[in-house]
Amino acid sequence: MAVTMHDVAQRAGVSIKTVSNVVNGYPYIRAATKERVEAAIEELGYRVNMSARNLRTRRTGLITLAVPELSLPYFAELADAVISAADAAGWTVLIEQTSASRERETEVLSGRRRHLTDGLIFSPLALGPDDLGLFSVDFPLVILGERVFGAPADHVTMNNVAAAKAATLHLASLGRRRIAVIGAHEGERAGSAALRTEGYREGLAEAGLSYDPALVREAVPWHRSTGAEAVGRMLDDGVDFDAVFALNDALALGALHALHAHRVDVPGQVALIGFDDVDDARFAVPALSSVDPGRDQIAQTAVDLLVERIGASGDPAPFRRVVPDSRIVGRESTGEDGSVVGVQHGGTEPVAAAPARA
Amino acid sequence: MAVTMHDVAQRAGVSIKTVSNVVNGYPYIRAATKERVEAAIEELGYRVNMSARNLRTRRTGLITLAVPELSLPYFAELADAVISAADAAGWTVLIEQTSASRERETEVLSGRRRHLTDGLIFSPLALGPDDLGLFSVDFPLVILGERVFGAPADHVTMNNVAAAKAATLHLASLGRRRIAVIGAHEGERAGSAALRTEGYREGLAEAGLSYDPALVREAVPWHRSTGAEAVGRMLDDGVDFDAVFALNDALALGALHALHAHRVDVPGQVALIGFDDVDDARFAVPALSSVDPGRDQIAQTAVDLLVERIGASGDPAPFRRVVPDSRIVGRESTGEDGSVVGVQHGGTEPVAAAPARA
DNA sequence: GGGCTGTTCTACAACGTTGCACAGTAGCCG
DNA sequence: CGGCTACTGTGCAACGTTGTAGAACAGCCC
Repeated sequence: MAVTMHDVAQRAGVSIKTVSNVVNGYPYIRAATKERVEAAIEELGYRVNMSARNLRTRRTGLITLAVPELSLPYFAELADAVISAADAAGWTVLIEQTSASRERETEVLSGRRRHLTDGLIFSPLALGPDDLGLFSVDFPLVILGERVFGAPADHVTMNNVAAAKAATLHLASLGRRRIAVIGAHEGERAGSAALRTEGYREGLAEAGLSYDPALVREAVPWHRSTGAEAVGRMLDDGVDFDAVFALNDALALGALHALHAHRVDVPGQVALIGFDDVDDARFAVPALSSVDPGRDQIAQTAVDLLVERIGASGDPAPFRRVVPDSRIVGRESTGEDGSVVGVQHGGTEPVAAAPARA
Repeated sequence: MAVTMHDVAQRAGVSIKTVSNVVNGYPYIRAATKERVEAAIEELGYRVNMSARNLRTRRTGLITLAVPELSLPYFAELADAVISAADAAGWTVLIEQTSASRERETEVLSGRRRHLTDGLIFSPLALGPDDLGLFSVDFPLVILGERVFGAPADHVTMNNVAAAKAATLHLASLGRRRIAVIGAHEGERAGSAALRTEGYREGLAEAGLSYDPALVREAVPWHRSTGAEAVGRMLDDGVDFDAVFALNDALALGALHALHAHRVDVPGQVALIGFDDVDDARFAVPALSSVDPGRDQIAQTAVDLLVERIGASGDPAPFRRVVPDSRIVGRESTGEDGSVVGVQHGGTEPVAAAPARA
């Protein structure tokens, strides 16, 4: 049915292998031959059969990006950036949605789709430090996020503590003294919530403010609805606060909604800053200050690392952890105009050996 | 290196074909044999080599979804829905971002990635009615959106005119008399802008309101920024209006931002409704009324149609156009509480034959 | 008991491509 | 002019799977 190399070879009067050589850019081919083959390809509308090539070369040219959900803007924008970066390097991305469920995240590492692609960029949300063993895999893997540290894989993460601290200090620099944080996850040892809450504490300390448990509010998961509820409850409880640090932008947008509903002026009565700097933040009412964690750099770095691993043949290079620079972007919700008011520098370091584990 | 069927066969003491039969659920296998094979698969950690299977079966189990950009919430949510629907049916989705460029959209229909997948769900934005010829392809194709009508392919689209008319009538029912529309695309014959603007005109007519060109504002492309600008200019121009119909939610959110910046109360002074009902709409400040075009149904239908085409072997079935029901969701921006205030019914009909074209 | 149907398993030959090895030819150096 | 290197092109044998065809055997009906 479909046109194969054989047909092209016949038409161009060369061997099938020569067609293959032309298609693959093998240099030792006479210009005239090359042109004849290319003409035949054009005339017949020949396309390489990827399945056959993949079988032969043991490569698919595909990589998987596993994220919780595309309908969460942060992950949609991350996916956009990863696809673009991969595209520029000649790779195609297959997206897997895990819904942040343990089962689906485990499946991503071992399931039936695993072998479809040459490597995996994985942003886990359900799996955590107790599941380190699952991450010892025999295929190229780049881990994103803050759920898992020390796994035997390259890791691109954020400057969470430093950035959260900077965000808190930013609120303090406006003269706010009762700074609330929403999105805390009580009792969690690892993950963005723990790290950012830690940064919040450090920020308070550095600003000379005391830590008040009444100002630390849970919100699970990090959605607009839970952010709205957290702030709503805080208002209903009669807690006194003049600033809110929302641990991500979805929470912040929900908080904004709740504050508005309660007729609280932002930033007049309450200053607000989020985290992630999603596109929405810029167009919220009022425009939302946020922490830009360096998303594009994260995507680019993840693709670079993964492609490097896929290409590596011999001795496994040591695993690296990369942390891009992050930035505090001040907008109306903290009384500013959209300028960068602070940069936290990242860097690259080797991954510490993971503790042995059964 | 990797475990193959051959290894499993050897270990289980059966032929390689029997392993294949077990893996593929062929029924005539003794229970004991099946168990032995499954045990061997388990012990060796065998996984089917997809490239080999794909080569042999001429199927990849992949479908492509081509959209402009994932960072646009509407498309992110659409992608989410398509991936979920495909997943449930055992298919894997590969996303292609076109950036709404002609070149990339053309490439989607014929480029090097085309043959990687068994079919394509395509939401064009740059290609239009003049490019109908490009859509005569020899692979399963489902078209989404309003750019192209009459192409020889299945088509899932929205109830644009009816829904836009209903949205306009909704604003009129609130007693608004100066209803502006933003996002018009002057001179465009096809596409969402033209259809929704048409619905707007129909709505005005039915409400007994006159059409005022000063109330029809361009915005290209449909982004928050252009929506904000359109409303900003209208305010600067001193145009009198008491309601805005934004042709999509991004425009509406931008409009909301601009109205807020100009201290115009929504819905007090100006009522606002968008189109698409993205997640953001619910959490905007104030919550945004919108038209829910039936996104989940669109995604599900698109996948169903495509899978059906892929599976079809013999005579090509006639192409269908499917229009899901759409709904007007009233929220704060039109003084309501989130209830559905209107339904426009869709349906299925055969695609009219495309005009012959060189 | 001959022929039929139903069950269980297997051998063989592809699917379309590329890696490897090698056959030529031509040019160049000493 | 012998031998070396640089080109240019080809044939063969995989890569790992599944479709087709059929062997072998049992049970059943007439």
